[in-house]
Amino acid sequence: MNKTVQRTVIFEELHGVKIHPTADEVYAMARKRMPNISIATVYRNLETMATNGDILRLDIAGKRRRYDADLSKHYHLRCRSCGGVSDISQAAISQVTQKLEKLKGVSGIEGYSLEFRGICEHCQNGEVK
Amino acid sequence: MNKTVQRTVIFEELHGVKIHPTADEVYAMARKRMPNISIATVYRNLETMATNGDILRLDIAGKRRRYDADLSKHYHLRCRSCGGVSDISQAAISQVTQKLEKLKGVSGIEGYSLEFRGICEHCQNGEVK
DNA sequence: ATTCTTTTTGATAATGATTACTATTACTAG
DNA sequence: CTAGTAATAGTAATCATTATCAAAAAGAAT
Repeated sequence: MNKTVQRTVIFEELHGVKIHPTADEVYAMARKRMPNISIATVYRNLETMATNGDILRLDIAGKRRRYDADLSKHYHLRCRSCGGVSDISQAAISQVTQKLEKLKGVSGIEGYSLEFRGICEHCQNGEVK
Repeated sequence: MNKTVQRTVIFEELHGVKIHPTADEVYAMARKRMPNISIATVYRNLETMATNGDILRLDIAGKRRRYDADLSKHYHLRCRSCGGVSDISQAAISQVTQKLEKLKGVSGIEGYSLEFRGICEHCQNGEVK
């Protein structure tokens, strides 16, 4: 993994924002400092960094993949209006998860999705789908 | 909303499975009964049915959209191996959400994502992104 | 049932996001 | 400095989904 100007720019730009940008948004930010960086370079490096554990690839609903420079465990709020993703504090989440039923009453919160990842019985038994 | 053979087939096939298929998978199932149904018809009808509230459009991580004929409130497990999505009972979820920290110990569960939807402060203040 | 109007279909083109490819350029050992 | 490897820009290809549109099917009215 060589050090290149492009990689540094991408990494720094991702660290510079509190939102969780898509590759496209990182591309737009990087372009300001490096006008002819390629969109392919941005996609490629975000994926590599995520695989190396240097940044987080947010596996979240929506058709555009998002990345996060904050590696600590935290949760997200997706805005119905702008489509952006922002953080929810761990403290807030704890309260909320203890009373999921009352969620709808929380200001601004309209819904949530909870998805678990693992191996289903089917696959555990070695059956071919 | 007229009644057509295609619509009936799509609806019935979706009801016939416990998995939560993608449009592609519904297409494959429908084809067995109606060899020259168009993939566009499947996409179109799944979307229409979801909008009408006849089926659920699962807004879930992953690049392929999934649909569910079970309208009751429930949660999902995505399999790392086959990529499929299966159900998790409400009872199980209740226990789990009460002790999220112990999650990793549960057999087969390797991770989860929790996403809230609503309007962020930014948009609530009418700021343009 | 026949005609008229509207909806739906099948086939395919278009789109948007992401990934693959490739010739060229930049790093890094030695 | 030079050979060898890795990374880049530019662009083509792919994948999932959506849009388009002429032809076929449904429903309504006669």
